[in-house]
Amino acid sequence: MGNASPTRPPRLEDVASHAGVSHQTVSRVVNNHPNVSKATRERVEAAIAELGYRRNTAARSLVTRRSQIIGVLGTELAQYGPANTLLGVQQAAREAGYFVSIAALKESGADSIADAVRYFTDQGADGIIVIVPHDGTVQTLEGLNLAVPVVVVGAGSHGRFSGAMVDQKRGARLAVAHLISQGHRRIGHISGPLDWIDAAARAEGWREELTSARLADDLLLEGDWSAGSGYRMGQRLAAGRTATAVFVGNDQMALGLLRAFSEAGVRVPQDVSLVGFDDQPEAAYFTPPLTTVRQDFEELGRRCMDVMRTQIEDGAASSTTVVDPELVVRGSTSPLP
Amino acid sequence: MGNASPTRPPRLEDVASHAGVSHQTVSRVVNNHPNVSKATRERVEAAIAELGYRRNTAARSLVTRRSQIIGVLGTELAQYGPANTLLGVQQAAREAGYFVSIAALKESGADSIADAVRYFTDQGADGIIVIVPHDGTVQTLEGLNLAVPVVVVGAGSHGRFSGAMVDQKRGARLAVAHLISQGHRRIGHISGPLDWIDAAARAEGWREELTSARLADDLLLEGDWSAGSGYRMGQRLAAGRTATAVFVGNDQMALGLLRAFSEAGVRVPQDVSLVGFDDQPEAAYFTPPLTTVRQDFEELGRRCMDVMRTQIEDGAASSTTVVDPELVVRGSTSPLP
DNA sequence: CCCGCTTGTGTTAGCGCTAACAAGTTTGTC
DNA sequence: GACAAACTTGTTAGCGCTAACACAAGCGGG
Repeated sequence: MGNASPTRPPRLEDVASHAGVSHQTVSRVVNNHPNVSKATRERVEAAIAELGYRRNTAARSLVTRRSQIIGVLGTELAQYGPANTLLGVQQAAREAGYFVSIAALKESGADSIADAVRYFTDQGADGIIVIVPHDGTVQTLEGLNLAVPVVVVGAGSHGRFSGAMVDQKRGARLAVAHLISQGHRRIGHISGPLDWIDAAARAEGWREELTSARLADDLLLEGDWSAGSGYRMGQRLAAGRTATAVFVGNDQMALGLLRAFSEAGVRVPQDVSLVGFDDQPEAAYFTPPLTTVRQDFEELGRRCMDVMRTQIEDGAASSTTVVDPELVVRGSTSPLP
Repeated sequence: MGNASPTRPPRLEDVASHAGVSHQTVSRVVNNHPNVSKATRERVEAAIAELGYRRNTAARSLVTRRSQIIGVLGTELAQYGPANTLLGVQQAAREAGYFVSIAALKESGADSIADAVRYFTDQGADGIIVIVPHDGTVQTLEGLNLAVPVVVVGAGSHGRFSGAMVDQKRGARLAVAHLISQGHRRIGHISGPLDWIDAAARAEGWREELTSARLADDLLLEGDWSAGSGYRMGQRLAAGRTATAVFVGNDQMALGLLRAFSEAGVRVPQDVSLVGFDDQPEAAYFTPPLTTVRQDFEELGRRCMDVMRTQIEDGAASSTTVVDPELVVRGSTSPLP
């Protein structure tokens, strides 16, 4: 039964002679070409099953000039958002018969992006997905003169590049509108680094919603996404005691704020209401549970792959896909008395 | 200058004729073979630079039967530990000229592991790294009759498979010893699911340390790693009020415990001391900051790649590499009055 | 009954590279 | 200065696959 021989794996030719046909006919069966008679097809399929034939990817790539590999490069690939986006990409890729190769960047400089891109082109990647949600990313990529489709996560379509994004501005407005509806009039914002596309979009959404309600938009502090920076900003806010509500750029910074407020004796939500962004699984277990804006990163990743496939397989033009965020109300916000 | 022609990329032959040598000589230069004269080498290198030659991975793989691809398969690849291990693997791989292909598993069943393994062998992967820290994983892999080296993360060396692990038992004993040194005598443990290798090892370390100090080891609750399960266990502990200290299987469950204790009016560390495991970046910003056991996952990932390379490149036998954990003391533990 | 058309199958070439061998050119040794 | 041992370079074959073409067989219409 089980043939545990240490010989080479079977190739087309082996299957062919086993089934009494030419190797090309086997190739046709394997690739689902229409012009194969039913009888032949069945005979070949039986031979394939019996020998345990699997086609050789390298040989196939060599002649088709397609590797079925999608490269995903990104900074912070271990963070909640990027990691789950990657998972979504992987899932959609595998279902569609693609492989996913990864490159993690220590920093988002042009050189390190160029290195990673070259790494993928060396591998013969059919497409590249970029998760470097930084301002200069698109320009850097434009300078690279790439021959394969590119999808930039967190950006809209830019010329030859496709984009896939969660509607950050919309999410921010949902958060701020929620606070306004609870009677808050003085609403601060702790943003991420403003040279990040998402951070800037969220800050803009915050500002727009405040402006349209004729409220002041002067309470903006810039963090760096980390819990530590949230902690430091929280200390400053607690000392100032100006805002009754804060929209925080992500859940981790919100955690830092909670810690700083707790130390300073500022109660959440009684004294200050807080809204985060992302909805990481832990957010529901903060003290108090965090009201936040959910981003469906896996869906974002799957959409990336959809866009990528239409470009690779149908030669479609670049496009943008947008995923809607959702407000999740928990215990860190309450109506102003 | 910039040749923006839409032609095929240059191949060995093009470089060869440009440099006035045979394609084989170019191949020798590219592969750093010793027997090439300095003059020839320089001429060829100039031609390579001028034409922007890059060797074709598919052609090379076809003839060498090496893809330079390492497949990493895992469940929970977006979680802090696995994600950072993956990053470590990626970093070491890229430095060594390997590519990293990923497959995320929804569940850890034998079928889904077999699928992922086949996905990688179809791709021609030179080695497979498995991050499925589950009891049955090794047995499942043993049934697969693999032709390439395998490194199992979180397990010791098992027959043909190498292992790479953080010394979980040692970490657990560090945590418990710390609590004992602070005068605690009644020390509970919230474990992960006990059919996980790491969870079982941590529980065993907890038990060993207690036993060697002649303390009771009867307060063990089994969680599922999530903050939610920590929350539920915390509610039970708070109701019971039996332990003065708890060693929690990971930081996320510790977060859930903190939340449950906060709701029940149990103060940390005044009433109960808490130690976590992992040291995720957020742990320093919990309320209170969490004393925990740090695991260096990136280092673990790099070690995986080291082991993998000695097997692939030197044909070495399987081996195990162990990374030491480290206790990080913060505010969630205090001496018993 | 021969033409064109479709359908099924086989033959040949070549993707770009490295391994293995062949051959020419030094160099070293006595 | 002759001969072996090194070093340097070239030639040939083939990795396993698909594209392109060739060719036979079947089928209906004039």
